[in-house]
Amino acid sequence: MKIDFNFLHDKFGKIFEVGLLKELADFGTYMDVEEGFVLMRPGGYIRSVPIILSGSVKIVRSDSEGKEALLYYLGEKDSCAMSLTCCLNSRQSEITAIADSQTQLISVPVSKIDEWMTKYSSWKEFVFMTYQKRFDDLLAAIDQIAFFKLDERLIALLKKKSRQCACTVFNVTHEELGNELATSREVVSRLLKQLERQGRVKLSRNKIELFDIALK
Amino acid sequence: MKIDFNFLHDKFGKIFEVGLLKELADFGTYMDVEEGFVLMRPGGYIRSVPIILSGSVKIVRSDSEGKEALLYYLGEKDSCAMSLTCCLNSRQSEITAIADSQTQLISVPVSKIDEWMTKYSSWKEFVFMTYQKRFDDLLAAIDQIAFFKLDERLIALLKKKSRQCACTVFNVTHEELGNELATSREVVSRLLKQLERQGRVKLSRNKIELFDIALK
DNA sequence: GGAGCTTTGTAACAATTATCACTAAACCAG
DNA sequence: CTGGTTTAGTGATAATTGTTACAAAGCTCC
Repeated sequence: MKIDFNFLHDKFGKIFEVGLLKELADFGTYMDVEEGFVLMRPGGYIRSVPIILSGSVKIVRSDSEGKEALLYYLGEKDSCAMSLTCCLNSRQSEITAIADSQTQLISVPVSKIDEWMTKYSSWKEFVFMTYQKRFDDLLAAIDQIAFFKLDERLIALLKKKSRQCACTVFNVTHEELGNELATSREVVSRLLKQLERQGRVKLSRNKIELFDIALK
Repeated sequence: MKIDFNFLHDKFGKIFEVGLLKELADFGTYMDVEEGFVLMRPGGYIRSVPIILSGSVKIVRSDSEGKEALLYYLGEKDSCAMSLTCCLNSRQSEITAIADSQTQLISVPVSKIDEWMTKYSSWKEFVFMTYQKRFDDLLAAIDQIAFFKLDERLIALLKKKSRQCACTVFNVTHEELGNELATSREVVSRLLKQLERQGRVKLSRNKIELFDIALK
């Protein structure tokens, strides 16, 4: 589907030059996907780089036995470094990307990534900024896993989720939280119950409400 | 100190074009540092990007209380993505880089990084390959921390070290291993003793010899 | 060769996390 | 409304990792 230039201009006018915006409109593919839609899975070949317009995408690392660990979220105007490296080297994906809510995005074909890099300095900067941001995200993920105990990691994850949806109530199962923390559902249930007893959250089926755990 | 062009040509002739090699010789600074030399520490400003000629450099993440976690090693012809992002954004370092053995390297000033990227396609490719490699390294580090138990992580670390020095005997203290695994010395001692009882390693003060734990 | 430092060994115990086995709610579909 | 399915709660127990507290062995340097 063709993307409206004015729409792009509103969104990216400040970071991309006009020529690039035109090419984005011409060569990018607009996509609108449901929550839960799998944009990328390990082993899949990647032929395009996504740029998120709205919504959010969850990037997850999985091991061979199905255990998972949340790496980071992509939000508005973000792009994925993994797809960049994969595209530029025609390698397979090593991560899973899932729409975390209704998400709109532009899909940019591989061939343009490199071409635009020499053509538009704003694109080159965007690519490098993407690398840097994801690098920081990965370091933050490592910090969490390596230096914090599960209760703290759970709280950090709840905060991250509330920031992501910009609200204090959101839908999530204990199972999902367990996956993202690379632990079991039971452990998450127990820790959440503890938080509820401390009056820091309110639990319902498929839903968690945060109290003192601030949005930040 | 001025770098000999022929030396560079021998080492990088296959990946860098001649013009770039000349500039490298002209603008790069040669350094030869002892094992243990700290090339970079958190909070430090980074004004140059290193390219390793020989030896190896350990990249470590530290938390606020001095706990550490090994991220990856840099070896011959490697460069550091962290310094790239930092340089290109004049940000502070968020990691520690320590020479893991006697190490020779070229230090490339910030200003050239960007300049060469548009000027030499081989440099651009080098920069992107660096990002990709470090990205992979970080993912591998996350896998280790998130999905494996300490005994397996210890074995993996020993393997990595033996690969790094290309030998089966190397000098290291339990304390250092503990740091790199973000755990305590005692735990490492215990696990190592277990491996020794299984006949998989031989322990001495400051030294570990690997048996069935193959070099790979 | 002895004092002092660094490194290692280890027992005992504590804390954290994982797993198993059920029960009970909440929700959904016919 | 009912039976099936998904989600959550929880006790019991095991496994793993962390901590404390010493003792001893190896090295360095007078």
